Amino acid sequence: MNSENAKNKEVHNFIEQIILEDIRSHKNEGRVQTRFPPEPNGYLHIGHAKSIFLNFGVAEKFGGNCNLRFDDTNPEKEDVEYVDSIKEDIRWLGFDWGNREFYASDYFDQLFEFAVKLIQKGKAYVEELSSDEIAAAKGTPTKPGKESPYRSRPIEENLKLFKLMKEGEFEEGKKVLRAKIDMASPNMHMRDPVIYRIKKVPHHRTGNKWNIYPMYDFAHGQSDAIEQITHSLCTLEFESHRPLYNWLIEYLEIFPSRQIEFARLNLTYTVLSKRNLLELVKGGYVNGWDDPRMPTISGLRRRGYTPASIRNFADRIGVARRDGMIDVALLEFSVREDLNKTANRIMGILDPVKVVITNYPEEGEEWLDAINNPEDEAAGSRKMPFSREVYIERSDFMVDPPRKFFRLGPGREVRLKHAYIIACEDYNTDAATGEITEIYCTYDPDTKSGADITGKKVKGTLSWVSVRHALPVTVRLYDKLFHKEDPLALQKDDDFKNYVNPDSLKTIQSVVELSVQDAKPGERFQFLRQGYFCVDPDSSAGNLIFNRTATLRDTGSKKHG
RNA sequence: UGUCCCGUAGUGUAACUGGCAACACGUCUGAUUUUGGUUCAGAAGAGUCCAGGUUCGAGCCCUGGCGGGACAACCA
Repeated sequence: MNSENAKNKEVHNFIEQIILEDIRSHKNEGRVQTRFPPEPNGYLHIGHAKSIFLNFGVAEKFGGNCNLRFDDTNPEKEDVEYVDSIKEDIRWLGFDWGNREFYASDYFDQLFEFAVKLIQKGKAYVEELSSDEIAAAKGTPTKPGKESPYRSRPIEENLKLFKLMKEGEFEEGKKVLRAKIDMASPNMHMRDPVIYRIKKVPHHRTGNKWNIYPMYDFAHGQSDAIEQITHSLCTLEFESHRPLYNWLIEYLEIFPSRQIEFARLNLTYTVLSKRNLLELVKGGYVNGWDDPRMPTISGLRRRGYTPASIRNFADRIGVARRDGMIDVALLEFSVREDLNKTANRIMGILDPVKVVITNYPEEGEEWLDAINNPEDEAAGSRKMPFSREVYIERSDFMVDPPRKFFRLGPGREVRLKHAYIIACEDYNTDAATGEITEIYCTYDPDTKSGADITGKKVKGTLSWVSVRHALPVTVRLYDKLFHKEDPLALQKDDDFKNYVNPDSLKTIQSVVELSVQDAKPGERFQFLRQGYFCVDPDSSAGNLIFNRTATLRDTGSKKHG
């Protein structure tokens, strides 16, 4: 095979290979049907995005469909608030599930009938042992369990009792329905798993209709069957459930969906489990589920990430069965890659210091052409006001700069982007703090951008904002939420929250050029030489708030000051 | 002490039914540049956990180790 063929050849992950093989062998008439099955008990995060892109992506790729199905079998923890946010997030990621929006709770009647069928087959029984007693009799992974004294109850009695459970005759915890499988199985999930429990809790969709609710193992696979899901993709921790999943297909005689597990996403400097994320929210470590430091979809959106950048990220990380940890740098690369092509450039000075151009007319003012995006000609250009006093970045000036510092210092020359070359003549410092208060420069009128007749070359180009026209804004500088690469790799008694980065958010007052004064929440920009920023919804008419999405890649400035 | 899964450059993923290990990120050079961004050119970096076996040939197959992970919620 030559290199061109190799290039054109599409690479399929192991799941796609299975599906391809199923299509080839005409399994399920070649039909591909997947589903994304969130439990509405929390917000979606980047790990779910991996699953969404996998499930919807694979359906799209092979001419199938992907259902959105809420796994809402535990009314204690679930709420419509989450249903709404989940739908919003999936839509934002770019997927449309049409009318294929389902709920496990829609199948409760059917699920109940499945349970009855299992009882009738002698494959389920009503248990009266307490939760603790059941656990105690279950054995351990290395020791077999003991059979319950209620295990051999007659079918009719099981049927009667189960119906009474449904009718609310018993208190919570008094009885459960268990599948009758094998208490000695090396697989704990096969040791007579509980499949229905009593919960006298109103459900966000079925209200007070039910006193009993099915467990995950008796709802998920059955919902898959009802929806004729061909490939049921889930994460590795469900692997040991698969024998039970298949056992129920056999005894319920339902559509044989195939469960396939893949490794969940782990990211460096990040936690990705609803439980941990909830702790961060509840403990006030962040300002809610959509805090831009959160790896939630809503957090990433607010941070300024684009759906395309997340999709590219998902494509790059691939899908496999081995556990790993992805470097967040890859996620950052993915946003920069996208924003570099799409975000308009503006001047934003994070930490301003004033430069006075002493030979520029006091009241002088001119509007200079500034290209919006060198990567996208269609983005056009704008006019920027220039005047005698401009702000530059404080870090762009050094009194005694090292050799490779390409910016401003006494006696040095730099170009102000889109404007003139200036030369530093003098500066003032605050007597008390030694901080630079003002820098004095002269400009060369013959070096105007686009009309430079001197041919002069300088090593540095600075961003700037005219003092008189500057727009004060608030900027939130975000950094990693944790300073530990794997916050969950802990000694006992340690807590991942001890590794929250105290500098993950710095709020500062900055200035930006006038042209963005009408920017709307969600709009993204590149502050030239600084990074990508996104207007936060907290912004008000008089005060724009920018969230830093990511810094620009920086290959040198740190080394040289 | 059980069962199952996994083990390829620093990280992640590839390598069609066995045919001399590839791509991306990261790292490092150099060029270009009115963003120390982008782009372009290039480099270093694994001999595929180990040991046997089958084979003309093994990252792919077999056996045995070693290492990592999962599993004992009336959670999903």
